Formats: sequence, C-alpha cells, structure tokens
Amino acid sequence: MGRIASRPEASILHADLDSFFASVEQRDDPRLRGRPVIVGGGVVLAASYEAKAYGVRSAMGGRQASRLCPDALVVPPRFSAYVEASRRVFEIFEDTTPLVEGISIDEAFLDVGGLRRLVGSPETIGAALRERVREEVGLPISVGIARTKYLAKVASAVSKPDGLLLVPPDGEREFLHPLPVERLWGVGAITAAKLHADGIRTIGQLAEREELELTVAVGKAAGRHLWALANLRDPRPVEVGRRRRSIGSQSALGRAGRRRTREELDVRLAALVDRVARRLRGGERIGRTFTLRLRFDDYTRATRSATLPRSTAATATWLETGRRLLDVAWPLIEERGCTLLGITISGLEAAGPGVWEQLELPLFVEESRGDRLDVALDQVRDRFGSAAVTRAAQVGRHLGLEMPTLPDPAPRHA
DNA sequence: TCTGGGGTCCTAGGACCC
DNA sequence: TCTGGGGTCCTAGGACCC
Repeated sequence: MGRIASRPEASILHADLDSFFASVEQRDDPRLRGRPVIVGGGVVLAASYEAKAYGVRSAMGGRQASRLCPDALVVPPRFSAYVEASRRVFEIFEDTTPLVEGISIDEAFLDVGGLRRLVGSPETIGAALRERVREEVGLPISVGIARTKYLAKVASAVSKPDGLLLVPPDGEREFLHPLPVERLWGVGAITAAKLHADGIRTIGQLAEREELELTVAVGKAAGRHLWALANLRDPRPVEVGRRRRSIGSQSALGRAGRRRTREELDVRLAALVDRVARRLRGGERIGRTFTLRLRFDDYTRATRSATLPRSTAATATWLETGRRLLDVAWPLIEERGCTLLGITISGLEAAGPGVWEQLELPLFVEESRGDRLDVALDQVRDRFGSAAVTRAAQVGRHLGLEMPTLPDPAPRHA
C-alpha cells in the first residue's frame, strides 16, 4: 500500500504453477510422466496438460472426464504433498523479493520493481525464478510480467504451459484488446453471457464502452472493475501479508433423496465445528459470525447466519450457535432434503495465544471450563493426529467423512 | 455438466440511529 | 400531519476464483 500507482516499468510478476496437483503427481511417480493424469475422483481437481488436450478441465465431473479421455490415469489427491510443495515454492518467492502477495496455494504476485540494479531486469528475475522452482522443487511454473497485477495475471495464463511472457508498457493494448473477455479475472460464465448479449466479446470491445454502460450491464463494482482493466487503469499494488477473512469447512452428503435424521446432521455439524474452531485457535484468531451452508436435493443452496455479541474461538459456543441455526433451517431441510452441510466463521480478528474469547471481565469464568477442554483436545490432536479424539456420537459410525487419503501406488485406469 | 472443498467480494433490503 | 438524507450493521443470496 502507498506504493506508486502507475509505474513506467513492467515489474510485477504473476507466478502460477502449471496444473499444480497433477504436476506434483507426475513429479513423484515417473509412470505418470508424459501421460494424461487426472487428480480427483467424482470431480476433477486437476488435469495434466496431456489430459487437457482431450478437453478435460478442473471442476468437471469424473464421468465426463473419463468419457473425454478414457486412457487417463486417475489418482486420488494427496493434499499434504501439495501443501509441502507450495511451501517450498513460496520460500523461493520470498527469497526473490519481500513483496509477495499469495493468491492461492499455487500462485502469487511478486513486485520486483527496484531490484534491477541489484539483481537484474524483471525478465531475468522471472526466468531465474522459473529455473529455481524447476531445479529445487521439480515443478513447472509460468510467469507473466507487466506493469499491473491483472495484466501480469493474464500474461501468465497466455504463456502457459511452462512459459514466460513480458508485456511491455507500450504493447499493452496490442496484447490485451484482441483477447476474449473471459480471459479477465472475474469474468465467469454469467458475466460473459451478459457481455455477449451486449455485443461485447473482446477486451477491446469492452474498452470502447462507457463506464456507466458497463455498470448497468453487470453491476456497479464489476462494471467499474472491468472498465478499469480494459482501459489499463488497475493501480492495485502488490499487498504483503493479507490475512484470511473467514475459515470454513463443508462436506457433501452423497446421493440426493436420502432422508437425513436430525441426529445425523448434528453429528456432522459437530465434526465441522470441531475442525473449524480448532483451525481458528491454531491461527490465533477469533470470529463473530457463523454461517450455516446448505445444499438441497436439487443442488440449490441456502445459508443461515448469526452474529454473536462477542468474538470467540470456543468450540462449545460455536456448536451451540450452529445447532440454533440448524433448528431454524430444519423445516427447510425436511422439505427439500440435504446434500451438503457446511459452516463458515467470519468477522475474524487476531487473538493472542490462548486468548480465545474477547472477555468482558465479569463473564470470563463461565466460559473458561470450555476453553480448558479445547486446550486439552487441541494438544492431544496435535500430538496424536486429528482422529485421536472423537466425539462419542461419531464413534463406530461410518458417516462417509473423508479419511486421510493415502498415496495410491498403482494408479487405476479411468 | 449430475456436481469437492476452500476461499473472496459484491448487492440488496431491513433495522436502527442521528 | 407528513416526511429528508445519510450512515452502519446484519442477513441472505450470488458470482467468481483455484
């Protein structure tokens, strides 16, 4: 923040690992290299470029994916391997420049302005970064370089796979304007359809319109945003140290049409609250708003939320809140079924270690017993794993909760 | 397109306050 | 008796991203 809004030099890098999960799998199992690989089961979490060549895409249903690419090798995800690979890649980012803004597990913006004299040009730095990630972590990564973040993001996408692309300041329009609007970050299927209906298919056509026209078509914020992007007025700086604004967990409940008992959902709710409250405490955060997330048999969704008077990370308080909301939503669930239950805690604030409740002094005694239980449970789970302590209601029941997935040594054919 | 899990940000209406 | 304008917070829904 407070950095120069418009800069003469293309010195923002967007670094984006290629088909991240699939690349990790290919790295760790030589039999997968050079072959179409799909990570995931019911839904495609990632596809290698060999699989993408057949039209396989992330978020696609598994059945459709295997229809498109019957020879694909399907492997279950190994999240801990991805987290570890990501950690190592981010170490290389941080080693390149202190100005790193992480976007997700596999991509980040890096501001390398001001490093030219000491280290080299942004292009040199980008090339070196790619080489280090390849050498030290064994993964392909693409890098886009431009004057602004969004342009750098588009550039890295255009450069894929395993590419590097610099958009010089005097070549920005030439680069951006012929591209379809879908290339812009924030333009999904619905916004694209609205723009198409207005006769806008390319970013150049977007740039020809008035800002007001766009805000009418897609809403105020989105319209302004699109207008700024198309006209290359995106002053957003690389922001270091952004903190998470919510923490949540959800679990799909399998086939539609099955009746769920209140007890069954309560057990699932308790498991979700346990997990999220623990993550809250692990991150030394407290939160104020609880959102219960439902998906019905017809796959439409609804949420019910409640905001507490004080922030907390206490499991008991959140469980009670979740149960209240489940009560509120129960008639809806009985009527329309339930295929997914999720929770999110938002309104997060920092809390010191062990301070899990914003305490009003006369009130603290009542909650402290629950806090002590949370401490004890967290410690047991830290030492022996999440499965070490389970609520009595969960013991001996197979509720379809995801168990840690072990690496599958022999990938099966789809 | 028969559908996972983790997030971000925006919009709109109502309650409430000055 | 009728009725302004502005602001904040909360809830619910929606679009989008990886």
